[in-house]
Amino acid sequence: MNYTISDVAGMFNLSVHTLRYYDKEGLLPFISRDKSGNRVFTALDLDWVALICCLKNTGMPIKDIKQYCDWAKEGSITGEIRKDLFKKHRTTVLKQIEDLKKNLELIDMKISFYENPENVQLMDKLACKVAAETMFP
Amino acid sequence: MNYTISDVAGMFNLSVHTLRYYDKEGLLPFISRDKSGNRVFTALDLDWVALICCLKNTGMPIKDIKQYCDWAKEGSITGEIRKDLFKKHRTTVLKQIEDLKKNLELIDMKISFYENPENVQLMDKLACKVAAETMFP
DNA sequence: TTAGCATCTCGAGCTAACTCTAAGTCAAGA
DNA sequence: TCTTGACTTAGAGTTAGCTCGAGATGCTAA
Repeated sequence: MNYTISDVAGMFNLSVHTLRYYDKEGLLPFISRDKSGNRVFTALDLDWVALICCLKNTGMPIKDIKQYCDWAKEGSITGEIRKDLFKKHRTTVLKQIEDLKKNLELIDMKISFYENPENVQLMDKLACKVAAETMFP
Repeated sequence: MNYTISDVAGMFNLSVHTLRYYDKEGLLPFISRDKSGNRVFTALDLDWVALICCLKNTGMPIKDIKQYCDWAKEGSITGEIRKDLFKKHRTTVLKQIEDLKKNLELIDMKISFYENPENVQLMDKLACKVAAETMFP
């Protein structure tokens, strides 16, 4: 079963422009074409696109993803270096999760601040609005 | 105890340029100045900067943070709307964490793929390199 | 066969968030 | 007094990642 560029765009919530941009940047170094030059995506290609989206959505810059693609094209000789890349990237993703969890705590504190009517009362009593804003329990 | 712009930049790992940019964009609507016009940050201001960084680092656009700042300046009348903002933002942060966790699973699968020497062998045997890349256990 | 639609390439344009430069002010130390 | 260094503003420049438009091509249904 094959897919057109707009099928794939729909599946991954990307625009066809974006997919063509990724192709141009070398992130899809394998997509074949039909006889009229249109891109043809196979089921296997979808897994690749999923991986590219994974890397992009975890904050890897396009040029680093491109580097990975270039390594992938070279075959097993770059196996170790690619493993290292994923391991390093793994720690950055863990860090992102930790950072988000810390930020979530602050957001939760703000919500509980606003949920206490006394705090909201206090807001206008203080000369500096920001004082009320930053006075956490 | 007061702080200069470069003290604060150091504390939050921002550049002084960025802090001035945030000020210009209305994200620091309260910072006072000394008699020669230099910004003076109080301990309370640091809490505000921390909140701005929290919102920025959880993906809130500058213009939305600006909106929040404008509401904060208006006092208790915008209390409810700000609570809603934090509640909505909370769910987007939870979503981000979930998405990162899903992506982490894929990254872990890639690492275990590379850790199996048979898979790495397989890479060069397949005509299409990407096939080896996307064949997960 | 003709209309309509999806695809293509190439290249320009756009937005967000900085990032930097130039030219100037000010206060403290040698 | 002079120099050094941190601060100021206004505004231009940069980067990443799209996003769009023009003009061409090719299949498909009426």
